[in-house]
Amino acid sequence: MNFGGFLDNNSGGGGARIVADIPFNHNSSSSNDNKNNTNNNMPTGAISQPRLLPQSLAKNMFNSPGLSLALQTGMEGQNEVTRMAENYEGNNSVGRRSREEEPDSRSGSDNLEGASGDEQDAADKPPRKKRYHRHTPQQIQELESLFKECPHPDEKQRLELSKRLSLETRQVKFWFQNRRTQMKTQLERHENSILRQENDKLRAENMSIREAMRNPICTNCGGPAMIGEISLEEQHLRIENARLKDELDRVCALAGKFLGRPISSLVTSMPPPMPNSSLELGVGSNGFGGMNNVPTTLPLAPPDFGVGISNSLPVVPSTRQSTGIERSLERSMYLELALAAMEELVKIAQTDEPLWFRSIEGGREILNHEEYIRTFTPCIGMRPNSFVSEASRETGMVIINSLALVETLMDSNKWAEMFPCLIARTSTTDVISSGMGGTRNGALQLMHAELQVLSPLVPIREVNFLRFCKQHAEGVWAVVDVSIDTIRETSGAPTFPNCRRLPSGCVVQDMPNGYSKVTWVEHAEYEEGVNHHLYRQLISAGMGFGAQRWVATLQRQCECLAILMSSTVSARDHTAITPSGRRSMLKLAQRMTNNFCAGVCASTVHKWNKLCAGNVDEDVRVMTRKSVDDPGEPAGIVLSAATSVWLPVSPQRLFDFLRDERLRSEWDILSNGGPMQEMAHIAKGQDHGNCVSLLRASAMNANQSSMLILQETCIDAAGALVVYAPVDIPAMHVVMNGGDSAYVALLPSGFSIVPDGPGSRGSNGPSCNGGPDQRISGSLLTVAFQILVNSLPTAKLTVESVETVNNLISCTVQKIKAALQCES
DNA sequence: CTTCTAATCCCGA
DNA sequence: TCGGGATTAGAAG
Repeated sequence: MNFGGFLDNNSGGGGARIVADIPFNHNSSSSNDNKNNTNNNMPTGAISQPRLLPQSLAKNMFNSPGLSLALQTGMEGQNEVTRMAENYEGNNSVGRRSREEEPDSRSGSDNLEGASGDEQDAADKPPRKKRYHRHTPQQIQELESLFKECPHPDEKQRLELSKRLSLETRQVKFWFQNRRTQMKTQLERHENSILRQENDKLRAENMSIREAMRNPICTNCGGPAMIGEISLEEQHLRIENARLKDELDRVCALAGKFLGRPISSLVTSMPPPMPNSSLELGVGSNGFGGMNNVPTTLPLAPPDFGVGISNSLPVVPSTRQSTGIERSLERSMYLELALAAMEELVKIAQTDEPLWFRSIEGGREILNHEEYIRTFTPCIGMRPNSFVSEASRETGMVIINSLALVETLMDSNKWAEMFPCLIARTSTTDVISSGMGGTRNGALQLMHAELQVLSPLVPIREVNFLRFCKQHAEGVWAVVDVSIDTIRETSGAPTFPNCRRLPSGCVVQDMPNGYSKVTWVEHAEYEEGVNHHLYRQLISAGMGFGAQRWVATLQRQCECLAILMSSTVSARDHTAITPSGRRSMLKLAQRMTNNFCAGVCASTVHKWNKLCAGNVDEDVRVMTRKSVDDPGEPAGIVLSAATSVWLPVSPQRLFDFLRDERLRSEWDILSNGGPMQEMAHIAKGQDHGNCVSLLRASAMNANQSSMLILQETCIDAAGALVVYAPVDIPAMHVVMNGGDSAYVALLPSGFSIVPDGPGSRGSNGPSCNGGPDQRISGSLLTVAFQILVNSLPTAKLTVESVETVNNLISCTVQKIKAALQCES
């Protein structure tokens, strides 16, 4: 045999293979063909037993021009060699000669002869390493032109082209294949360079910002006049920096993917945000001068930055990388949304005319929607068609400092504790940023909440929102909420929210006397149809979920905290309960009230089953649940019944009536027909109505021991609450001595009262109560009972017990109406 | 040295 | 079986 396979260790695949390397024979094909010696282009005479040669020897052999000449085969060979001659012009004379000879010396026999001759020459000819060749410029031109029109030619086109160019179809195919991959790598490289540029730009920007952050410190020692501005400026820089860091990380991840190696982002090596003590501590107490000129141009990220990148990518659905990118993309979207929402909140909280105007009655403020739409770009998209808007604003002095309020708002547990009647349930689902420099400034988190109006006629509002906290100046903070249902589809749950919160929240400013001025804005869009018509006016006026209610609750709760903090026990509080006993009782009352709210609004804290029994009034909602393993309430089947009615009585009068222990017998069956007695009283506010008390019902007869009732009452501008529960006497003793209240089992019942003006319903006419406040002449009263119907959790609910509770509730309502002489 | 390119190997649809 | 990604090694810069 005149040529042979050799061990080719360079080929991929690990093990040595036998490869017949046939110089200049581009018909030569896969090693398989050669191995099998079935190559049709081989002159049959040339085939003999393959033998293995040492690679070096084989190379020498094949590198000899003689060999290549000799092996030139096939009809395409002619053109090939011509091209080769062109390409290699100027090479060593030997090579040239051989090529020049080729065109004329080709035939089967020539090859055969040449081959043998070459083998002989191999030893003495200088090595030539031309195994590969290039296509001629003409060929490439033709290929390119077809590629331009059609980078993916079908078999027919390739065949046609191969004939025209005297190339093998296989070569054409390879060419196109390679061309396509080449295009792809070029594209990637191009994108890579763009990303690199972007990266550099961000890096430079970051550097300059860090520089800018450092400088104010030096200039600060100079003049205190600029303090407000500097502080504000610094906040912006910090936020901007957070944004830059996020984007840089993202770009690094992308760039790293294309370069095939991780790129360390400059930011990762950056020291944590410096406390910048000289700046912060050097600020005087009256530092909120900058408040009036809060720039309306908060630094927002270029809106199309992230999107632009993701669109230009050839979409690599790789797993880990892309989720990382998605996550950081998501985070920067959140940040952008938060910043936009913050800007809107601050503006909407501080602008009066023409954004807000007073209602004709002179009371609450009404948002001017035309002006609103003109002023703000909708940051969570347009309002769904079926939704209506609700906007309210309220300002009030609250006995709390800004830091404490911010801390309360940013901690979901404290938040829920502060607004127990408003928040059925809440949790922080994700903390995107916990704040900068050890403060809540810049903190950004995802939250979930169920908001409630205490009535079975108003469904809970479930909202997912971003909460973003920002310090605007010394002693001036703002916390903004904004719904994220529009940009977050990750949850996968196809629950369409019945409510979305537009930028809402509060701006709080410390006052010198320990109070702070809180401006609250609540702005939401919701499906009006889900609310009972009885409540629609109230809710659309912002008295349901609106700012008035938040501020009123905040004021009342903070007042309560202030009273409990102060060591002086109220003079009114003559009952001698130890401080720890007071704490325990208040804690128990708190739990009672929370449970009451959960029962009224069917919050998901408990798993309530709605009941549609036959003999239940239309507007009475009855639910049951099983109570097991909760030491805080009796085990068994708990039945909850609730209804709401409108009464032509002011909330104050209704409240005073319901909380008066001496008038208890007029509506409460627990009173056994007689007055109750107040055994203990813990004041929770200036208003005597805000308190926790312990009542004793008179015994029905001598054999029966008297019953104790724990009661919590509260009232503020937005409504009132009377919640009570019968409690075990020995257990109550433990609590009053400071014992753990967690094991006191109770099931709360009670009333929620909200003001509702006469304008909301014509037929009921004017109030029968000529109170001083003409505007509020009616009330919406919610009555709710939770009753243990069977102490066996496995027991079935009987129709009787449902009817009993239904009767109880309607009787109570009737008695109250009768007592207040407003029978309708 | 790096980049380009024809070709090969190998894998997955 | 085919297309395409990874790889290879000679050619070219």
